[in-house]
Amino acid sequence: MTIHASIAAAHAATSPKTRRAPARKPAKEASLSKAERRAETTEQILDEAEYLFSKHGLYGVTLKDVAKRADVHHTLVNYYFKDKDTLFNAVFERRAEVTRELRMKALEEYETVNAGNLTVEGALHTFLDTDLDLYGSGGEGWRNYGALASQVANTPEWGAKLMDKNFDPVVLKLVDIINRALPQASKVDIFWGYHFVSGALLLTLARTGRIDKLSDGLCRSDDFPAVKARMADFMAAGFKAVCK
Amino acid sequence: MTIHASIAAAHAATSPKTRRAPARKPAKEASLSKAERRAETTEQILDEAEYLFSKHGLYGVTLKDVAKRADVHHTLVNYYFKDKDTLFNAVFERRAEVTRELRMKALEEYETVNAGNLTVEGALHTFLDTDLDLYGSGGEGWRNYGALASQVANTPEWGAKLMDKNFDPVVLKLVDIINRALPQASKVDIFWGYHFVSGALLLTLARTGRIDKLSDGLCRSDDFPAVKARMADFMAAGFKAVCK
DNA sequence: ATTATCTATAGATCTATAGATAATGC
DNA sequence: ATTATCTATAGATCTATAGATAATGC
Repeated sequence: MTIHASIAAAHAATSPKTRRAPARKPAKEASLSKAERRAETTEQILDEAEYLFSKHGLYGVTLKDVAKRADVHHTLVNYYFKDKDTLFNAVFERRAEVTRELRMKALEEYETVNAGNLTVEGALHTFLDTDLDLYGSGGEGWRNYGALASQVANTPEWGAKLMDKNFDPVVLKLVDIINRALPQASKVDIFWGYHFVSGALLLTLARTGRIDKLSDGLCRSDDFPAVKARMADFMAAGFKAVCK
Repeated sequence: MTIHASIAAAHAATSPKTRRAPARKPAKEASLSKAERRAETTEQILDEAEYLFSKHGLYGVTLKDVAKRADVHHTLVNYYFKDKDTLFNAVFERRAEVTRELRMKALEEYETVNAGNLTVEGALHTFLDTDLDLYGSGGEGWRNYGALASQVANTPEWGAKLMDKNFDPVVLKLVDIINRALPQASKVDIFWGYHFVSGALLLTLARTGRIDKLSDGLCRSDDFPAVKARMADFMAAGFKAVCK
């Protein structure tokens, strides 16, 4: 008898003999079509996976954890998403697409409206404020996604690759605008400046609670408006100090 | 018959009947005392665990992976370190202690030597350059540790707690010096400034290779001197711009 | 005599799939 | 008829420990 069989046997022995017919999950909303319900379950799984991945990382989460939180049978996670990697990628790409395109549009608009009068402050405000508004006011899902993104961005190999794939164009657009705002600056200085901006933004998105404790409550990790009020100008001054 | 028994049986069947007496690992250096060899094995396990944790995080590494890389029997990891958490903490604390004390001493010396003439640049150079030298020139172990620290710092809950426990005093010392250099500034602004510095430093330590790809090779993730040449002044300008 | 190393194993997972059954769609 | 859900399970891990054996210490 295999281990599994003995566990099953033990379980059967302690279970009531007269089990009710397996209780399938009833339709949550009779009014929803099959396609609508599929979409809803998919989102539900994505939301809970996002939450768990943001707290414990890819390897710190099991598919069973996800199923349990999403309140679906554990085999359904494999049914809706082929495997764990597919699920993780789906979680990451869902919102990556949104922030990527929002920022790209914002930068293009800034570029058009302020052609001939580009500034580092302007470019950074456009890039950062768009994101900080999104993460700050987009609800719990966006906050979780931010924490996840910060972990991914600090993960070598596949993490960096995932960032490259999603965000290279929008970052290069930002760098290009800053470069035109500071034509005398060297590209190397500007790239390192972006690197500093990126690190500061990512730690903000992580919302680790560390700044709260350090400042004895003066600052709060989830106070995105406070970051928005300071970050672009702080970084712009940095660019100007180094790029000359 | 349990699964394990059948696996063992199958294995025995395919193994040569006349197994040599189990080949214990011979002394690497006959000259080493038992205590010295224990210390060496301990360091070996710590080094390889550090490498693996830095690449895949706490949950992405198994004790068997560590044992294999460290070239010790897999049960020895539990023998030398009670369990996985103990091992992880040992890895983290080993170098945390060094960087913590190095920076604290550097800041105290800066404070003493420049009493009455404290500057943001000076404080930041002291804090950052000490660390960047260490991670840049300390060898592979320190580079791995840096990547690990950046992951820990971006991990909510236990990650942030581990950072608090190890680095709060030295950070508060830095904040205090900056505060005295900018007496008119608000504490809130200074703490947010530190938050930006911290994020930028951590992403540097992560050495994800992202800046290399973005800049098409102009910048390199492991070019700590390039960061050292720019970071303190960049950030000091940020503090001054926001704190007034 | 003490410490380090290895054998063997318990017990608990985890991921993924095949196949059965129930619910919706047309 | 098609899709969603559940049952049952294979097969592969993983962590941790008890107990045996070999190597060093005194």
